[in-house]
Amino acid sequence: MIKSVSKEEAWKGEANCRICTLRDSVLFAGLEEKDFEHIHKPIEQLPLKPGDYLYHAGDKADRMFTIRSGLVKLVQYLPDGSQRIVRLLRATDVTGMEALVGGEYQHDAIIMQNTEVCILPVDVVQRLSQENSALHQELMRRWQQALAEADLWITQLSTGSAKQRVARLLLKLVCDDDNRCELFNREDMGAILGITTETASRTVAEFKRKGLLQETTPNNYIADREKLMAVAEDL
Amino acid sequence: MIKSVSKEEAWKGEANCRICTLRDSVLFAGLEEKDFEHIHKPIEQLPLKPGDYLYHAGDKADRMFTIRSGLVKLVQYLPDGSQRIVRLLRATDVTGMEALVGGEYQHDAIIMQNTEVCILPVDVVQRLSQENSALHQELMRRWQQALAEADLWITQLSTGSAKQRVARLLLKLVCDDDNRCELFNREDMGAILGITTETASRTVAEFKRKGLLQETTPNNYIADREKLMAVAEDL
DNA sequence: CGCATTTTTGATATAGGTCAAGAGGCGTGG
DNA sequence: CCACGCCTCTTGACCTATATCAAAAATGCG
Repeated sequence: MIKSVSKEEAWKGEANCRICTLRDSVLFAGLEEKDFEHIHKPIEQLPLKPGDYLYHAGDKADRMFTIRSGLVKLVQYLPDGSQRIVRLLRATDVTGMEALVGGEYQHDAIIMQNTEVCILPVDVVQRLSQENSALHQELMRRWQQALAEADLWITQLSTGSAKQRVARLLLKLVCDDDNRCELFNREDMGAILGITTETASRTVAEFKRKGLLQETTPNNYIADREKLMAVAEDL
Repeated sequence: MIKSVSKEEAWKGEANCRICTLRDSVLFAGLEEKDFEHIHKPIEQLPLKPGDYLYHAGDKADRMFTIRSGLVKLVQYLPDGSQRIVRLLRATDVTGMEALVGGEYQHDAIIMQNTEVCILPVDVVQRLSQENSALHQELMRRWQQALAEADLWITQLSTGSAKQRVARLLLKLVCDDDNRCELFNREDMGAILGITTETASRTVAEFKRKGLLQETTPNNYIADREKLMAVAEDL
């Protein structure tokens, strides 16, 4: 099994949170100058590539992570070995909050696209959250958000026909404002939607034929949002 | 549409948290004597019956609830009007934590069996959680727990064949330690598992025929845990 | 260029959706 | 207390969507 990030590997860079380019949207957005004095250990920054593990299910949870860029999947496994992706993480998302309540990571966190993360030692976050109520509030907000995400995952991506699910996935998670989508591989699509790889493939192919998706370069599409919405709700 | 609990209706009783019978397992477990001075408003207690709404999706979230006894479902709706149950709440569970981050309730919370709740004004909880770090910690723990629940809902109850799902539902949510189960109605089973009422009915009937379930009184069963586990994992 | 992996496509089987009708409970009102 | 109507549950018949198994095509990599 591929190992997850070790302390040593992690030491690729030392971030300066004060001048973080994501400062406004990041967990630490609400910190004030005095708070930074409490960050004794430097915050580590780390680049990862597809297939890398950010952490493994069952590992002792002692670090939290902010995704600076890229795409990460949270995966859980069934007794029969099949997998289900239960959440996706992108820029500014925080993961590993299990660490705050002590215990173990609940998922395998696996990199899907080149990704950069900041590593937040849990004791630092814990300490800061007691002293800075804006951070405290922000943590709650993130928790609530993760929960809302999970609920959406159930109602949107685990309910209805394969066509509906694929359409909803495209609308919700994949396509940018210009309707350009870079699709992930069919196996992951299946694991997100609870359908087989083949069905995922067939459905995308059908969408292509019917003009809901127009392939530009391999695996890059332009979506017809209108039509997708029709499929997502209707038949 | 049935209205949710109003302030007036709520005034059925005034709880004394100090001597609460659930004291050890409840959100306020970690409170100390001095903390109670901050609970100026009395905590209201309220009995509810099947079909009542605890709150509606979209309502301004300003109260949290502790379930003292009974069973409550959290429901979300799809554009086509079909519903999906995304969580179940039982004794000692807390719901309505959306209130802590301001905003609206995310679900309809509907009573399934006779239920008693305590109503916690959010400002009280907020205030206390700033001053008592045990409560603060407990809130985090509950949030994490809700999230873990949601993930399980996806992997266990929204993945695999109808038989598998029903078996997992019985094992996970319904049957007590003595293998006695009181099943909820077929429509709710369907809404939990993402299958139709008919399929739920057929599957339960099949389990009865094959001896995985033995009906004692109407809708009360004794389960064969071994066999159910076999079905849950295997075919 | 050739091997490995992923995607696509095809043929087939089947689980589960859909529609419809009958059966059992339960409360209400005569 | 019985009868009627209203639910929910059950069962049946049918049909479609999707899983499954298998093989070919495409893609990427060393």
